[in-house]
Amino acid sequence: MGNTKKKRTSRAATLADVGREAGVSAMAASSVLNRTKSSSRISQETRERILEAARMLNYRPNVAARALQNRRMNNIGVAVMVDYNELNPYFLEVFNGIVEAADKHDQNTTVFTLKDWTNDLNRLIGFCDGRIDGMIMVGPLITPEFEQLVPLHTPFVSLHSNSAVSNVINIESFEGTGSYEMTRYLLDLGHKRILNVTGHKEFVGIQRRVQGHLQALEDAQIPHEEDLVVYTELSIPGGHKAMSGWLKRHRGEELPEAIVCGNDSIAIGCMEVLAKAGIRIPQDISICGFDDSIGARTTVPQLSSIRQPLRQMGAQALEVLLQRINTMEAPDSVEQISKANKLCFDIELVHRASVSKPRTTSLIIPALND
Amino acid sequence: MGNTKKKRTSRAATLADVGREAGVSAMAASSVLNRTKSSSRISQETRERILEAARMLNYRPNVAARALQNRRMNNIGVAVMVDYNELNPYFLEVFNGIVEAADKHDQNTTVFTLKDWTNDLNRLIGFCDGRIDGMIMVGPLITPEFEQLVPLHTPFVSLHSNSAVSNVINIESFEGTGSYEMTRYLLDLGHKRILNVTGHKEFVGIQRRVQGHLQALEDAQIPHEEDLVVYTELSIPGGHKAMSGWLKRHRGEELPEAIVCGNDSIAIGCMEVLAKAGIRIPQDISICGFDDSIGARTTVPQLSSIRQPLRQMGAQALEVLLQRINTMEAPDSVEQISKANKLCFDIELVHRASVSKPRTTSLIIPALND
DNA sequence: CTGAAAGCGCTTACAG
DNA sequence: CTGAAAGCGCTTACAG
Repeated sequence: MGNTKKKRTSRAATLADVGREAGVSAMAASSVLNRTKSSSRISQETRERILEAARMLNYRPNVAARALQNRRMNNIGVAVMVDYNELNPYFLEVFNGIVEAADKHDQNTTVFTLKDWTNDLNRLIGFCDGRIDGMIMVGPLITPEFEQLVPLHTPFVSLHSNSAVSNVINIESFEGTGSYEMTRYLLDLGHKRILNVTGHKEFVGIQRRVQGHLQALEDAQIPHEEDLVVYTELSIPGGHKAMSGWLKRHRGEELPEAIVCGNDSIAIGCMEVLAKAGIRIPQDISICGFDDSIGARTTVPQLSSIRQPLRQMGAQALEVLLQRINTMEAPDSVEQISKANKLCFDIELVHRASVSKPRTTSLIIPALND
Repeated sequence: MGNTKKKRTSRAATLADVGREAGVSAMAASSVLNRTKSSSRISQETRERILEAARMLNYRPNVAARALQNRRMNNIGVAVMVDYNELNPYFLEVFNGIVEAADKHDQNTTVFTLKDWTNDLNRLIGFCDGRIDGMIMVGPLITPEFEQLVPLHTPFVSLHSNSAVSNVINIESFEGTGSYEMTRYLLDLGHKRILNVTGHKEFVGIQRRVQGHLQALEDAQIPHEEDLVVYTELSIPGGHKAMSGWLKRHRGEELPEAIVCGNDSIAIGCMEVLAKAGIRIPQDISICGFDDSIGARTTVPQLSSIRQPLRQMGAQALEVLLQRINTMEAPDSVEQISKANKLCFDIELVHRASVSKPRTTSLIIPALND
């Protein structure tokens, strides 16, 4: 019991240790172990001795020391807002792409979760203290304040940003086109009254989607109808709230024939409410999501959706960021990078069972019991 | 165009800069800005000058330098294996808990994705080079090799590990009890033939779940039946494969009355196959998952499941790891921490619409057309 | 109350 | 081909 206890050797071996062991300087060890260009400068025999010593001591370069010297952490920040305290499937998909690309370039990724883009702005800026070489913002809500605070020494790239900021490259998709085509497709099937349950207006992406939707209606000469576009949070509870609210407001009226949603989570929330109300999908009403995230494939019926290549987009965000990091000194690198890379991705309609031809009989919205 | 171009000021302000600006030493700036205990040693007036200078220069401590000095990165590694190149909902849930707890302690988290626990063992060990202060392994498959390679200077904690390793604290749940209770519940409803589609045998957790399941059958004196426990990957495709394979092998026989699955993803995969085969849930067959991850709530019908408090478990993994990091020097800290903390969590049955009483009529397994 | 010095572990010129 | 020196930005004793 209370005897002498061996202290765990908690100190990792350093270059100096390796050098001592091999009978050379730390510097020599450095040039052998950390494969600088001048690797031929050390004689074969010394080289072997050093490698052997490193193996024996289980040497690993200390990244903090290296980072201090190189001004490079090989670590990329990923900032995301958490709704309802949960990272969502949209983020998971994007993050998959980021991580995959980061691995390829031997970069680490550190996730920073924010409660709120505006209030946590200072926190976000605070992360630019050398721990990361660059930051990817996923779905940020950028305020004018941001532009003044963003530090020059850490490049930022965003995904689905709400607004264009000079010096921040944004990756996005042709959301408007996607929305247009989905609504167009529904109209072609014979649908006439289409409800749009979407995200909050501040997001440029949402504005584009609504725009695309309305344009399709206009082109088909469908008159605009009051309260047929509803704004809510891009989440299951958001869809839930919006759908039940809408049904209550329009009780006793004719049910629309189709619903297009701002994302899959909203669609799932709507589906839950419809199921409870005894309204069948797609027999009574068609519904489609946006993103084609994992959730779209696990609903029954499976959800038609508008696919953004989120994974590729995440990967591209990382690639572009890395280019910026590597060319930090060049003042016009932003424009060059913008020109040389794909920054806006094509979307694609994904057809599943939640959409069919419109019902042929009238259906009056029943009272909800919750 | 080709004129002189201003170089972006890419160097962040240092303590020396702040000191110079305020007319004091870097050291004085350090003690004011980085609130060491001896903060009262600086006069109020100097203090203000320093703070003002720091604000002006937008000073932020450089974490690399600090880490080098403190031997502390304030960064926690999270290692996870990616199946099918995708992070899964189980991980997302655990990660939510880890991130939340990490935020509370001002720690960052860096995700390391592995293709394979065995082959990537060296990579995993390689991450212990000072960039993280400790590592959480999520669902690792630990080989004997691991014990020899794991570095002493970086503490490890695991979640749902396959085997106990001295020096690695493992967080787990009473999975066996959970399985026992779910099967028991099905038996009480009147089910007799229950198919078990679960994960691979190497995982201790899977062994426990199967054990619990079989024990419940034995206690109810249900005779063991051949091929009623099937092992597959813990993923949607895994469930897909296992279910369609099983139905083909047993075509023309009586369909079991219920299915218990190794996790929710497997259950979702099974549901897809059953839906295609025209077998209704829960009228024709009941099914339940394990984990109660997000996926369980987005299926229709919603999936009954066995809830492990994944988020809490993730948070606890971080807390325990942090304790270990903070008490690295004490040789018996592992035992102390193990005693002082909750390491095995209770589970809870979650009842949803995918389970009901067994069907009263015979149902012969049809041919599948895929 | 304040500062000069040394050192964390690495790399990058500069000498030999 | 190899090494001594300086420095990355911070902190921690140690002097005054």
